[in-house]
Amino acid sequence: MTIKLDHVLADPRTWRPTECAIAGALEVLGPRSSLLIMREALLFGVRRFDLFVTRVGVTEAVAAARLKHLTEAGLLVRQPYKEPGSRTRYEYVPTQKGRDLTPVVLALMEWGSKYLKPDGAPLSVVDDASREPVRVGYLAPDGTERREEDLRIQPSRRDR
Amino acid sequence: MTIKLDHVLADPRTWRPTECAIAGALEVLGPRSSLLIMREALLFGVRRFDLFVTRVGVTEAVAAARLKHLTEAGLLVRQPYKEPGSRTRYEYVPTQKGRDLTPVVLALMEWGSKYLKPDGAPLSVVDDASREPVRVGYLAPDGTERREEDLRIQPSRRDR
DNA sequence: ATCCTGACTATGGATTTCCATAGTCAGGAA
DNA sequence: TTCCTGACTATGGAAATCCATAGTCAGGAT
Repeated sequence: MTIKLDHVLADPRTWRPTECAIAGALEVLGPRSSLLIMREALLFGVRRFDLFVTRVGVTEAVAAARLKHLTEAGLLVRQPYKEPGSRTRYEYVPTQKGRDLTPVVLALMEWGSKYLKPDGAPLSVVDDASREPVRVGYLAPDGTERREEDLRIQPSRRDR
Repeated sequence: MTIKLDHVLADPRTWRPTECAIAGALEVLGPRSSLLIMREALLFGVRRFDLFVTRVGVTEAVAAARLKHLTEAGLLVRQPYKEPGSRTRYEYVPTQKGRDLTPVVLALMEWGSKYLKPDGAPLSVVDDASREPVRVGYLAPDGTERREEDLRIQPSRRDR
């Protein structure tokens, strides 16, 4: 294994992951279509109901259920908007909580592109200025890169 | 939206994400327990069947199905091992393909810790040397950080 | 007043995921 | 030879997710 473990975590037989943040995240993002909805909202700027339906490739019932769930979970907000000559409609806009899922979505995209699209991924993420490819990685507070071998998982200090 | 879009992608009504790498990744990682199995294997060094069962909190049948699926998908390999005084058994070890999912898992953990654990996450990821917190972010080829506003999504060049 | 459209809601059924419980199977230990 | 243990497999059923199809509903357009 490459990531180091604090000594109290080192033997997995002696403890269990309670209140795991990953399990909690999957509670919200469990259904497959949830992340695909967020993909559309975060990466491609989709806001409207029927575009979610057609682009995610899911039925209206499923899209409605997911959008409602994601809205209740606070990842999207339902905002009224009005195009001239149309009545008021609603669009689904990512909140900060929703936007902060972008690294998850891009990390998934990077992994899928690398391992599931041997002919090359259809889309790539680049630096807007230099057009060089951008990847997901680990960063220290000062913005310098860390590799997986540099990482350690430890219990957070909950005392004081 | 913060990420920029290539002009041919700008209007989501004019195209559809075909062969999406994210959808492909979710095909492999669809069931909730898949990612929890990978969490154990990648972050906590779990290798053995019954530890996956107890730590993920899933039945043996589900664990067996997931381990088989993840093995067939090439994220884990089933390797024989032998402890003295025991017969040969098998353990599940992440492959490179599996290990490359670590950013996804850590990104999910970071998001879950931030938004679902207001009392503070039970575990944190730090730099092994400095013990400073490490976060998931975006990196240019030279290892310098990029923010979301610096990113652009564009079709990959498939010609030539 | 009627039509139309975007945004849903409702119903029924197939499939997947999951749990609980029980059984199997290969060897080392006694 | 029998027991035990770790690693599964089998069965039955509950629940979640999904699809296909059809219906509703609000209001601007005509």
